[in-house]
Amino acid sequence: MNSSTPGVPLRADAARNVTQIRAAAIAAFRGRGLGTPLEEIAAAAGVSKATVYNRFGGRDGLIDAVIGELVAAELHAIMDRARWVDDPWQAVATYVGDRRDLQFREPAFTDALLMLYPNSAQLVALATAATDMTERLLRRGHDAGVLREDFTAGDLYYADVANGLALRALRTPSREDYDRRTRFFIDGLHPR
Amino acid sequence: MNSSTPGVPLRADAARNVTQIRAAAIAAFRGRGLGTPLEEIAAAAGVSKATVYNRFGGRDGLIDAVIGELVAAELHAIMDRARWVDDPWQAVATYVGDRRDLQFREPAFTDALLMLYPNSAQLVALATAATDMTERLLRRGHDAGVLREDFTAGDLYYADVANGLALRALRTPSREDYDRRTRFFIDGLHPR
DNA sequence: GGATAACTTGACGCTAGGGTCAAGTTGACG
DNA sequence: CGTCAACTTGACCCTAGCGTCAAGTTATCC
Repeated sequence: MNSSTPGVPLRADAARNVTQIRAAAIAAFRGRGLGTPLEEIAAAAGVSKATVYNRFGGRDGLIDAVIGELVAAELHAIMDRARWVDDPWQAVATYVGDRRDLQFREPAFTDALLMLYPNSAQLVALATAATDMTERLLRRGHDAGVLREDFTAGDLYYADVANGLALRALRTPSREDYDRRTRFFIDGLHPR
Repeated sequence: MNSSTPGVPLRADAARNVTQIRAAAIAAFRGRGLGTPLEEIAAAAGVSKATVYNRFGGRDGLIDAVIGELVAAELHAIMDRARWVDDPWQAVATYVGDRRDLQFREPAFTDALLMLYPNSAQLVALATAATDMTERLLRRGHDAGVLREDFTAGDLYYADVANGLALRALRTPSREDYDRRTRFFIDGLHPR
């Protein structure tokens, strides 16, 4: 369990395993979410389950090791994009739409939203950053009077969780259907 | 497994058990959804798990035996109410709002929506009836031009599943928050 | 090329829940 | 009040997944 202790370098075989496990975990998490059985990931990496525990200390450590590559980068890109949109309404619409898009492409994002594995430090940091961003954007929209006044950050969170879970529970909708539903939601955010 | 064979009446003790198991199942399904462990229901009814299998033949049979009392009656009431609303927009709004209300009160409704246990004949019948009703109401709304033209029965289904799953995954929201979110959704259904 | 610390792993124990059955108990009927 | 079919049940097996460890293997360094 010291893939993250640069002071003592790993032995060559162990380093190779770390690489393979990370790759397998990323692929598996992409396809099945952060709850994928560790045994399956181990098998895909060509090692035994125990090695995953040795190298990463369990699911939380493994998530910590790959969450950046999986969603942190994308989510930060989404936040940056929203930050640079001048029009307050467009900023909200872009942000909400981009989050939906990420949900469609990355089931793991929904697990991250749900904080199913809150022992991952990276995940906690991500959640905090995203919540901040959401609150800032909504305040801008409210102040400018372009956003329904009774719409809160909690409402967006709830809607995203709902959408993510449905996406997983149901057979994946066509992109067209999905985008139309996203549009319904965004349209509902205009002031009444 | 013959609680439903009126030709051969049950022995007194068996009949008593059927009653107790039904009651326990209804309470458990109300609280935890249709997936509640049968062992738990058996314990609450004061019988062993095997007796539940003897009397009802497993989860599907048990659901069939109580789904009416759990949600069929309520859902039919909702459909009737919508049928008698003259204004096409109000009919849709009432129907959608009432379904959301039922979801809030009855987690089992979401399981029924998801058809998690499609071997229950009653559940299949319910689903068919509800889908019909939805389609009829939406057509009325579209024809009257009071409902967003691109809103479909599938969209309503997706939204309800999403809402039900979020309701279960997250800590239950206040009634106020919940109703506000329902309002967002309904407001989004007006024509653009 | 040997010593040894680092590393890997098969086999194991644990939990939760589904489902079944032989053996025992009991209600109902003559 | 005895007989027997109806009924109940504890004990069992099965699956899926998590997490651990003693014993064996191997990379590395001298």
